[in-house]
Amino acid sequence: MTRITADDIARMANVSRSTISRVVNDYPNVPEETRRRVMEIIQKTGYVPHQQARNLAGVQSRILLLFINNNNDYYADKIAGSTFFGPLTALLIDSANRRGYDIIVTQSSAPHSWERTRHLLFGRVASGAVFVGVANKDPRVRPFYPLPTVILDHKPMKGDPNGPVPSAVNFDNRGGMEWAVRHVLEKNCRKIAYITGNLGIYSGRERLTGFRQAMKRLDGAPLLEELIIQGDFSEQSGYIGAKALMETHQPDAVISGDDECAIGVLRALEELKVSVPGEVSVVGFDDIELSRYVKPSLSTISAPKRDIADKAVERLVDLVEGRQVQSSSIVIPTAFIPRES
Amino acid sequence: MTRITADDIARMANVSRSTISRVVNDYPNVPEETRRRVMEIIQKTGYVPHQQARNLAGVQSRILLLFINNNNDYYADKIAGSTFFGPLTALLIDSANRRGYDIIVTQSSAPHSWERTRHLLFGRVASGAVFVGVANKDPRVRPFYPLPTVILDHKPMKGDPNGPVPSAVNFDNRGGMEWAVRHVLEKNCRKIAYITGNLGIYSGRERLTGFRQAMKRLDGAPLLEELIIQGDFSEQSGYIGAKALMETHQPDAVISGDDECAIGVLRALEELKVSVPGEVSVVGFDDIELSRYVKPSLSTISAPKRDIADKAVERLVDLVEGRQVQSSSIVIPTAFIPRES
DNA sequence: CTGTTAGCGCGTTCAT
DNA sequence: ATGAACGCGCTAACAG
Repeated sequence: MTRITADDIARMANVSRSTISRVVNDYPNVPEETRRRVMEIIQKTGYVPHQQARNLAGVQSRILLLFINNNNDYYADKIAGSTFFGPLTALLIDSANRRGYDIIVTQSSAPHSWERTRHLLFGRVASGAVFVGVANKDPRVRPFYPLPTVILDHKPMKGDPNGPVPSAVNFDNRGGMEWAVRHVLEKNCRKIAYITGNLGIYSGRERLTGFRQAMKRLDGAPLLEELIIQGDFSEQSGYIGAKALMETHQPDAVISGDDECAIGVLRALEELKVSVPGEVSVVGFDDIELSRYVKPSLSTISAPKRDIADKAVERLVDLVEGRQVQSSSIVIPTAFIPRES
Repeated sequence: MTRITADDIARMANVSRSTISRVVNDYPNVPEETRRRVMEIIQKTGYVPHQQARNLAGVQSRILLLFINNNNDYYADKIAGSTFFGPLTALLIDSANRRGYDIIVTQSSAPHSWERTRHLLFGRVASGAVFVGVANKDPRVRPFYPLPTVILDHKPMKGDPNGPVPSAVNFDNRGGMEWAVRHVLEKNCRKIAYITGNLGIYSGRERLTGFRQAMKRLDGAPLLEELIIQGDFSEQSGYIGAKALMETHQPDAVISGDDECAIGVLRALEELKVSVPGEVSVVGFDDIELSRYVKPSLSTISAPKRDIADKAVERLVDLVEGRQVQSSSIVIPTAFIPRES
């Protein structure tokens, strides 16, 4: 099955290949009659221009790369199965598609993933990339900064975003935490505990910082460092953390680094027959699907995945298409979602 | 930033561009000394061959397409957020990566998704595709059959798999259902109910057929059509179905089209204070993560996603690389996973 | 309005 | 062993 090319179409339509190109690319200067005739032949033959060839000839590839840095202790299915990364991936793809771009997805757990990324990016198959879960100073990403690059969930870098500085897209983690603290204060909680997320991750650190700052700024209850327990965003860490907290300090509020953790907290409290929100208020972060269905339903901070995905892709496309952008940092607002807990 | 090309490297190394090509593609007839010198320059300059150009010159693209047909009533984040499709997607990507292929992911909910697919496939950016959630006689897929094509979860088509017939990869749904029926029979259940999955989907139909066949073949209890209720794979449908069943026929076993549905069944039974497995045995299908954690934990049929993903990609790669394959149908074994329910 | 021509960057004979 | 030259399929600048 030898491919049918623009030359074939040209021959069939008794015009030159240039005219075919003009029709295909919607050039104005081609008579209606000719255009119609050519289009008809294209339809009938099912001709599709060879993308690689047009790319070579200067057309942008309209392919983006999504690189997900899953730590090696994650199985591949955990990542898209994750209540957060899975939907996020889908939304990024969706946003890109809506803009006429396609997305190649790669995970760092795959063999040679970084080398493959080099080939994809420098080899011009993808014209830009969004990285999630990587540190912006990671020496493996830095080489890509001259290309259109967006980093999700990492500290913004100073510098001209139109130059070799990646754009950072983040939730307003600190602002979100302030909502959480404000909420438990309004419920008259005084012994407010915090179970952190993974502090190796930017949002994990930011949320902790946000918690501390809010406690100080709102000044409605003492900030007790012994009530801050380290977790890792997992349900398990929430469960364990809550058990430990209840045994030692009996807080009247537990704020968690994310919803999964908070759900672990709820499970622990249920086992301990501690009433929520009667004796202890619980607040999560992310507003994952499940948080609506647990009992009691989880009060949380919304981290709208669709927004972050859309902004990330929008920025990347701006960069790819050479539009000037203002700042290297994009912040997605968060909001408090009051529920039973 | 004008790209550095093979010509540049050639100039720097004082050889011709052909030699660069030979080095890059590991040709034997290049003196060690020259090879070393060239490699060094390549390293130093960070030169990466232009993929599009090499593709044009005849090299395969090593890019595959994953097309997910989510019905339009699904939101994009539901799909990857789905307990089944999300992980499946990740595993497909992973399998492809391990074989040195990259994957472009698209969803039918995106605008122009089918047209884009045409451009990707016929435009030679991807050299093969796996479709999930599409009917094999769908007129929109059929044009792609001459290309390397794999369909997940749909009835195999007759014909030469090396020709214009897609390869179908499926779980052994009927066999799995036989395990389920055997299990409840061994528990001496006599009034066995079945809540179907979405019958618009192949596996939904197959599992129902498997249930009926197993009931007849094992012949341990009557096959009561009134105990077969239509569901749609959702937790909701299991919940509603179970409530209805308990009100009317009080079965002593409920087998579901999938785990989510079964989890809905568990929720209904808990509300009705019906003991599981004391009064009613419950069996799911898929062995999703959650089934291990619900109370009581869910007995189910494993549908190993990693296996199906791996086989699908393996077959697709075989097709892309022109290897002869035997059958157009690949069946992934299932197994019974006994748990509390 | 339309055809001719020159690349795009690389793989691959074919000579040398 | 190595360079020159052609072609992959298409876009775009240039001439008519």
